[in-house]
Amino acid sequence: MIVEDDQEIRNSFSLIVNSSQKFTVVNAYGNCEEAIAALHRDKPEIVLMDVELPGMNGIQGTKVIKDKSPHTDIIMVTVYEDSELVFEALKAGASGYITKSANYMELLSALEEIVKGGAPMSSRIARMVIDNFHVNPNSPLTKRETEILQLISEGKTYTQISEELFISKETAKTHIKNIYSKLQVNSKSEAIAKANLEKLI
Amino acid sequence: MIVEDDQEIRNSFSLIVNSSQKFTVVNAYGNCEEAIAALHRDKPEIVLMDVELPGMNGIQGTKVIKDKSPHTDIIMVTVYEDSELVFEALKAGASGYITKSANYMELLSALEEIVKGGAPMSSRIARMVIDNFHVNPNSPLTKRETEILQLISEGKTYTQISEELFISKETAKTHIKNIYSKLQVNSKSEAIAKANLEKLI
DNA sequence: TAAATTATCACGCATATAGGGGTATTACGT
DNA sequence: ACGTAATACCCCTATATGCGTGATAATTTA
Repeated sequence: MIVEDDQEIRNSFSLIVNSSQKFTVVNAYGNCEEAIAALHRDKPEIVLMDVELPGMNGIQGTKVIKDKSPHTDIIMVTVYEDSELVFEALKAGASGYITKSANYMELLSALEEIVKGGAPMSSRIARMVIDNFHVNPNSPLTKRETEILQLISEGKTYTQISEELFISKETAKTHIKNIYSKLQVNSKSEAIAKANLEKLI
Repeated sequence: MIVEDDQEIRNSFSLIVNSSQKFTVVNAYGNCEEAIAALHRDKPEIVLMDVELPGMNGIQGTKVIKDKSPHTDIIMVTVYEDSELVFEALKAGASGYITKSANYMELLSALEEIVKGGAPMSSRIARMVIDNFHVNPNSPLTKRETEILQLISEGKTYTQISEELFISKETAKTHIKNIYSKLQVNSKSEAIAKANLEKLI
């Protein structure tokens, strides 16, 4: 299924997909609302989803489609490679992310990749996604502080932390105070938020 | 640079890389310690790193190399596609992840992919990584509760949450109590931990 | 090698915030 | 009409946080 508001692009994608031996377009829509309404009829295995759409956008649409039809794989197709949008789309349930500049080959190989259980992405998206995992090697925290921050992020209390590390509760407290001071926060939850933001753990 | 303890594989990789027009092996080592010691001499642009190694393992080694030489890209090469190992390697700073079964073409195209700023991965790894972003569509929480959990994860206090949502502090508290009961936790940090684990936000 | 810094450890008191248990009203969608 | 979600309040206790003080071990730097 194709969801794309630009008629030219929509037709071009349809032609490319239908020209392949393996894939067939069941239907193409100009907005998510129509696509969602037709979901139970069309039963698409793969959806090529535009991000910018009139009405419901492609990210919200992805959520709804994944909710109604969890086994349908969704590939986002967009002009932008803005990192926030990418991550939002992935959180929403997209399994691939390619750009509109994708040519014949790239589009079809993305479909191939999906059916064989992969996750097609452009080079830049792949790097963006991988970079998102990298832990900051320039953390201001000491090893011990990082260790304690890790335990905080696991939901441990002062007492649990002190027991786990065989130190007194007061010592745990001192470490946590130092962590707060370095991260300029003043609660566990804030510390966790900052730790995730700056990839300290 | 190649770091791989099995001499046969090491030689085979060296041959493949050197056979290409674009790439040259500066050195190949059987363990991380030697590789790290030679880092400033060899100045590799790319390291092909085995995971299982005698002495320091490939993940620790990746951390050290990225720390000493941040611009060196590291591609993990392994027989296993165990999800925990993959994520640990990515956190440590790896920019690619391929399997030892990779043939001539796959190995060289991984190198190509790295130099053009991408992140080469096998299909399964790519899917694993993407799936890691997907938010659980079967959350037991209501929309409002999810919204509040989101604010908790941003480090907000009861008061801040109530102000942000234009509700009373007591209402925020009630929602949070309900969240705790549904997630079977009893603190903000634990709630955040569970939320991340079960991808509720 | 000596000096300095950093990491680790420890205690006490006052206050703020969070958590546990209960109860209740209103609004909305099926 | 009913269940669920969202709103709100009360009382009490537990935990965490802020601020101060100080000491020893380990590591780095001069």
